[in-house]
Amino acid sequence: MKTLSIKDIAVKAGVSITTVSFIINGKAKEKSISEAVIKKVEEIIKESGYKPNQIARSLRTGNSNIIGLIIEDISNSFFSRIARLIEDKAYKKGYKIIYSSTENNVEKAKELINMFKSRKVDGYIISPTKGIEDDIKVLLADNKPVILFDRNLSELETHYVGADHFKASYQSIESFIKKGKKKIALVTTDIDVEQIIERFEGYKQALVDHNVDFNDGLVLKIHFNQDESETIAQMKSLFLAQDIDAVLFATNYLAISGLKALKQLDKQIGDNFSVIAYDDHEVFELHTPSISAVQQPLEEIAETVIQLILSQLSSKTKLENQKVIIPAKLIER
Amino acid sequence: MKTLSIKDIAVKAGVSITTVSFIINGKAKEKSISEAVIKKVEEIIKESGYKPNQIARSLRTGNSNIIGLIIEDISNSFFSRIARLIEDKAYKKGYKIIYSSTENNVEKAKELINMFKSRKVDGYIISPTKGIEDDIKVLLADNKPVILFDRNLSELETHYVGADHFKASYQSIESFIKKGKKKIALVTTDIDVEQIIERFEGYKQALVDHNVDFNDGLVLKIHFNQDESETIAQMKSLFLAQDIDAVLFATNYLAISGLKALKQLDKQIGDNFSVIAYDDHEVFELHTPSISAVQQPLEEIAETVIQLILSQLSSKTKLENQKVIIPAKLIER
DNA sequence: TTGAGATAGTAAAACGTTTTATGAAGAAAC
DNA sequence: GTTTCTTCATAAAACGTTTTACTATCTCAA
Repeated sequence: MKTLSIKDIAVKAGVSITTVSFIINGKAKEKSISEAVIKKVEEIIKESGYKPNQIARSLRTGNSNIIGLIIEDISNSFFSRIARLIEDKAYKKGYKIIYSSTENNVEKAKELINMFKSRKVDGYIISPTKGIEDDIKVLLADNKPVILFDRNLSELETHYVGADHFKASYQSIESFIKKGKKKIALVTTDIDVEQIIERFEGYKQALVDHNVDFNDGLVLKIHFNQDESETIAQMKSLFLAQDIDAVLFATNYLAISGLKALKQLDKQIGDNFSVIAYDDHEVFELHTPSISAVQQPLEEIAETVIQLILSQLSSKTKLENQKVIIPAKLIER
Repeated sequence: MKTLSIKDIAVKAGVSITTVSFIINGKAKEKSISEAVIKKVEEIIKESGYKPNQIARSLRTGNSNIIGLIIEDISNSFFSRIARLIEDKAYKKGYKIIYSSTENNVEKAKELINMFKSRKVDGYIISPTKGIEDDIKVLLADNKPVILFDRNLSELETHYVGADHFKASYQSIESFIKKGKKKIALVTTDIDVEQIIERFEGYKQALVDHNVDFNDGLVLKIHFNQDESETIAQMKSLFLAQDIDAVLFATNYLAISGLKALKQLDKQIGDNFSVIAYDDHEVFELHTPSISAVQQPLEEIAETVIQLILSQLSSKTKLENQKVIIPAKLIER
């Protein structure tokens, strides 16, 4: 069963390919095609079930109605939820999303950008890894819209949307201090991206501002791609070695590993030991006791990202760069 | 900065476009291009950073090296984990994945298939919704590989990979009965797809085989797209009205809502009240007490799916349909 | 009666590849 | 010295669209 082409429609309708094309693209009026012809062609299209070949269309027009979404890991619930929201909203505007995970690996990220580029996506939404700056600059030089989210790369002149990581982290620590906590640990990762650094800075600043000494020994940096069992072991020794009374986990998966570690140690979370997780997760609400968490405004992030990329796509000129920082919310449980 | 085309390379190398194309596609030997020319062209390609335009390539060859993955909801951890695994494995074989969520909505699923079709994806991996049969038949008639997973549509003559839902459900109920449970509830959804039905059948059959009366009042069917608050309310009234001593949740998100309901009721999970969730989730391991769950073999499902689709893609003839049923594992916690 | 707009439509180029068919030059065979 | 292979390479068609530039006919005013 050969698939239909615009030519088949033209022949069937007894008009030229051009005419059919105008009608398909809603330019019939503008190009003064008669009502009668429009009606006839539309009918034939409908009953034959003809769908334009998007590949050919992309080749000719140079755009694809596809937005590339590059994230760290689709199986992380933060990203999968954002992806779902973005997909939804884009879909309503006639754009499709194609997404892929970088696993925080620069090489893979570069390959993905190349793949998207050679597939002529119209725009890019990226939660970038370090080291990808030059590749993104090439995209920008090529006049492609790029929206960064979750983590900024400040050297790049483009749009960014993310939560106020510094402040959320600051407030978390402040809430510990107000509860009288003195030895507050931070468990974070060793990946060198802006949002992680900001969470760290927020932690430090809050301590300084409240006259609590910053102690390097209370900060545990977990290696990004390591086995969970090793992560748990490292956390256990942190929790055992120091008489910590509070801990902030800088990502949700670290918090989950942390809860496992605490469970293994039989260490109770409660008045003597407080925990806050960065990025909320269903686990935290259901956990006994429930766990406080920094809830990122997923809906607003997704909405802003989409709105920025769509307006950039529909504008002929480069819009002024927006850096949108959205407050995150500390959910105390 | 104009992007390079094969023509630019040809000009720069002083050879024809054809020659460059042969070299790019590894047909240089076969077409007897001299070593000298090959070397020269390859060098120019490398230093200029030329990448073939995949759109043009797809238009000409009719395939895209893209596999379309259609799932119910990317923000559901079962699907996002499968997606990640599939993406990974496909990537290694030179295929890209583009995925989209149906939200279990037939209309959206149809649109997605159309979109993928007009983008000429090479093959389809689908966790189907009911009502999509005819659209899939069209794909099959068009000789496109289609692999169904998670839920089968038995009327379709194509490959399927999924867990043994009937047996897993049966064993779950059996384990309840062995513990002496008498009033065993099932909380499931009202969507009419095979894997949900099988879980229900497994539940019924296990009861019958062990001489426990099947009682319709112990089965709660939750409407698919309803608000969680309503779901929780319905569960609460089930748990209150009947002196249930065990419950099997047919999906992980239902189990999570169920745990919330139990928490609100202050009902303890333990010797007097057992719970099993279908589809494991981090929540269940961490929960106090931890929750038993049916763990689907994600890795094997992904591996089998990819292996089937790749062999179908590389085979000229239609391979015999495979229906691969992989055992699921009951993790007792 | 002319000519200036409208009106209704089309032919053909272009997008960047792959692939088929063809050919030129030299070597080998007769 | 013609024929026949090899070897090395290319021209041009094709994929299915969009878009530019063009033509032909009609209408209406002067």
